[in-house]
Amino acid sequence: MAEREADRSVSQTVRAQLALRDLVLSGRLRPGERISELQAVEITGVSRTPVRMALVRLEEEGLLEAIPSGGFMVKAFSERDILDSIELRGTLEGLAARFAAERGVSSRDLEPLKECLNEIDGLVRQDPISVEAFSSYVALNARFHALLTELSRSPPLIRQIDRASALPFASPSGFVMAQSALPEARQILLIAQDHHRVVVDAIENREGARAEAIMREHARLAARNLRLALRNRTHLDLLPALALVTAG
Amino acid sequence: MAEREADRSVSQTVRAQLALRDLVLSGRLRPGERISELQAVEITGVSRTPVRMALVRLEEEGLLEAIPSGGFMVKAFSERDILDSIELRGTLEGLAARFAAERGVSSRDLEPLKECLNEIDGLVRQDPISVEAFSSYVALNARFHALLTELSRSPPLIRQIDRASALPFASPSGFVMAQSALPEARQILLIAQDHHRVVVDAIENREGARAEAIMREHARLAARNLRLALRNRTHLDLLPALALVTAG
DNA sequence: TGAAAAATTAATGTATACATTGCGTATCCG
DNA sequence: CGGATACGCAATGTATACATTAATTTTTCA
Repeated sequence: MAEREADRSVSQTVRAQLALRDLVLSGRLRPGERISELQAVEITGVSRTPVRMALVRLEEEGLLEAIPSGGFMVKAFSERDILDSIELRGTLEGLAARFAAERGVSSRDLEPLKECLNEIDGLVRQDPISVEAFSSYVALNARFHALLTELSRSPPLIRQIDRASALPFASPSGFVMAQSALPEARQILLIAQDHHRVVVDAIENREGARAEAIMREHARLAARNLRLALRNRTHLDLLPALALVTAG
Repeated sequence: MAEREADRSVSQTVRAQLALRDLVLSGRLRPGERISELQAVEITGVSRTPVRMALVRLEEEGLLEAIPSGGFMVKAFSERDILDSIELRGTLEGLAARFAAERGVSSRDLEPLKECLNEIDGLVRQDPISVEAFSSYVALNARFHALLTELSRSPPLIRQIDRASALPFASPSGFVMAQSALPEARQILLIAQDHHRVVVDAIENREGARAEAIMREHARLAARNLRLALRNRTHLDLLPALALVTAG
């Protein structure tokens, strides 16, 4: 199973990190299961040193949990944990939007966001929305959120948002693909896009409280998507990250 | 300078982490300065492997910054970065307070907080407040904030708050000692303690918005302290962490 | 004299051998 | 038969040798 002769341009540490992350997110390692270094060495084909580095990084990402006596295990998340992570991300993005609004942004800085908005408009115009369009939406949505975060011009906040969004189910696009199979899909996307427009408008008019509130509400769409997807359990295969979710 | 024959009960990694953290916070390593592994080995007296671990951990803490080509350097912070970090921490603590209020807490859970409040009352009663009392206040204040964070009963949020408070100048007690030399000292402490009482009251009455707002405002006291301390530059020696702050 | 290229040096990245600690098991004693 | 202790195994923690890559200096040519 080891992948030898892999790309030389990336370090062994990164390669191990990618391989182990995939393994965890795919659910082939159960939550709570210990992942030993030697086991990881066999899987990734690199030596213990970079494996160890990768494990530490994945713990920092939030996918693994350190065992007090040493070593790591796959972290388990409850549905509540996921909802809280989404609310947390929304709160941070709200703060970023408020900073942007209060501190002011040049029209030059807003340009790429508006461009992003227009491209998304082109996607959601079709009815029904194709799977490819959903895929494009995920990318554009991620770009929009990244640009918005940057507008805060606050390195500490940007750092924290990146860390909060590292968990796949907490990221802005975490549950977009999940809704692609739902009947409410298009409507939810239209609402999300309206949020996008509102927050840009609020920032432009330096309405800090409004910008903050709408980003918080925007994140709650992800929570709604999650609940809908869990109700229609037919398309859960679109959400590999849910392999980490345990009962409760 | 190496500290050999140190306590056997802690790992070499932890020892290196402590030593290097001290070195950075004391300002003996300038912001932007590269800290090589070999150099760290000489300083800490442990081998490269645990030193490397410690460097990764300190980067995660936010004290170091990874150099793209490899290695680490001491991170530089602007005054704005610090103010943003404080606002960020206040926002997260606000969210924790709101969660606690909305979800409800038992009187049993509130007990240790109220105990904490009473002990702080005993300290701020004296006028003027002794340096020892300030020291005790720092400990009790940290305890209060930790207990409050726990009340959210949200592991993802608790984790994020811990990470945000890891930077000494962003922690709840980061600038308390700085004000000990200020004439406004006692008044600020009285206000802070009022905030403490208000947030407990809000949580008890399940007033989420109020609990959130007061915690945000509470954090801004730290920002005020920082600005006061920077104006009276006479007692900056109480704040070793400011060694990391560069102009701008 | 300047700039470019090559060589040297010093740094990090990687692998592995060794040490130590925690954990499970089996045995012995009560 | 039950529990505690001791033993052995397997895991992580540590040190160091080696490989590779980045930085610096020196040398050479224009």
